[in-house]
Amino acid sequence: MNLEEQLKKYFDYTTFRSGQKEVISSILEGNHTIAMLPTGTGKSLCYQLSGYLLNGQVIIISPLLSLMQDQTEQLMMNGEKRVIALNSFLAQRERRQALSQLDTYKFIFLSPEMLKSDFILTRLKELQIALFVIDEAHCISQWGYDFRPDYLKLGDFRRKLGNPLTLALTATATPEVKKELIASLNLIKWNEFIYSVDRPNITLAVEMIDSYQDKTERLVELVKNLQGPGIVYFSSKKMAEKMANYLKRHGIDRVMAYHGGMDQENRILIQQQFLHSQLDVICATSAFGMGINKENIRYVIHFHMPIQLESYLQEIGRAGRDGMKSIALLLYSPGDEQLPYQLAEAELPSEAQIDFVYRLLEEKNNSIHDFAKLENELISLSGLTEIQWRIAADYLFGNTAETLQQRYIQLKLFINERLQVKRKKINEMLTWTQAQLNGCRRKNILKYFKEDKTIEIVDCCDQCGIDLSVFYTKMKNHTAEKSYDWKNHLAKILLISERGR
DNA sequence: CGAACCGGTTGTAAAACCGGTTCGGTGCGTTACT
Repeated sequence: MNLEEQLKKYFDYTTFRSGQKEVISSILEGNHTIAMLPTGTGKSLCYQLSGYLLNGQVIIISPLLSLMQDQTEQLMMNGEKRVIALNSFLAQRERRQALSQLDTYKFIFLSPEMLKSDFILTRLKELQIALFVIDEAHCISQWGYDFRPDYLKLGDFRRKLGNPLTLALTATATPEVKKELIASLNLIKWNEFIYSVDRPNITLAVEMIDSYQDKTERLVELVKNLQGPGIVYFSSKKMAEKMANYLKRHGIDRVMAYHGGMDQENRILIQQQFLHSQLDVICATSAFGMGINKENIRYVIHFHMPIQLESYLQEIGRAGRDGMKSIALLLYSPGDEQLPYQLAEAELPSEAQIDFVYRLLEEKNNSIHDFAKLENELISLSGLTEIQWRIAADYLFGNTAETLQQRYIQLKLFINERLQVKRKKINEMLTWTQAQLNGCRRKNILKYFKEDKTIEIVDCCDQCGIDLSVFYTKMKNHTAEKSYDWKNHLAKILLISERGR
């Protein structure tokens, strides 16, 4: 089969981007495939074109509702109507309708949580699944253990679906992520296509700053001088908002905060404004990023240190997708690592809380009649958050061990292990930040990802020596991109769907 | 660690000050359905 012809036929492109053809060929030959392609190389085309060339349905597991929405829209823009996102956005009637005619769709998007439902799983089982896709597959190891446990159950779900042909897609190519991915999906034999995590056009720099006050002033200075647009990352919602206001008071107008505590409407608005160049700076938490396809981000500043080098790499990787010169700047003050340490501990249930829950369960051991009532009681009395409770409940009720005591001990072991892993990751981030490894930052970060630095790079990092003014702009361009042309945009959509596939 | 908040103190009225405590980041689902 000539893949270029098919590409032309279905998407009207003439050439593949790096990696796409190899991945698609591997799938079409019937191999489970792991593809770790750099950001912005068109990962979704890998499953879209494969889907067209295979018989049956493509199931795509996606971590965010907004991401599903983007991808379904993208497919529809390309003239594909047989696409559905099975999620909580659907009204009851729509949902029932969709589920009763699942086989009429080609592309079905789902969250991992949806697969928990036996009903959904049964319906999916009735299909001829051509391809099972895990998009943003690094979520398995980044979120599976203590945030969204259903990510770790993807292997089970996959087995229940009869181990269909599988494609895992991500841009975070660490050996560890890969290992955990393979283990949790129960892959035995697979092809992998793995590209370097290095982004040569992004200069890496860390600035040591004595105090928080100095850091605040330095941030204003940087944002005033650096060529935008840019993202500033914070580890607290309050700080992100506070600094967005502070920047506004200091003459930077087109800046907004973005974090998970804001309502959906505002989040979409701000994201759209940033994408269409109506904002220069976003003061964000880690909520901002996944699915952001903006080519010309010129800098990413970290006001706080991320919790691990994987997150750091993902966040700075949002800069310079157009291949042009960009900079990642981390501002470090002594003691900054305390915040990530605190976050790591707060995420997991404490020993005291677990003991408390255990004792209460033991007392009631033989008198559990109303589980929902008991659950509410346990949550409110122990003071566990929703996430903490889910971790605990997963072990205390969903575990195969015989006795409650065994499950309680396993839970404690698990939490200790997770804490140690998290602390270790923070330490590695810290060591890199403080340059205790000495020498080139790029070399050191690549070493962490088990890669060698093979090429010499101009303006590589602060350790190699850089001139920050290269990234400054003398003439700030404050004119917005001409207001977005929705009319034209719509005409294009209509034209494409008319042309048909 | 730093920020925000709370309660008590001060010394007679209100606001400033102190010390102690708490908190901090990511998102799906939520019924019942063929």
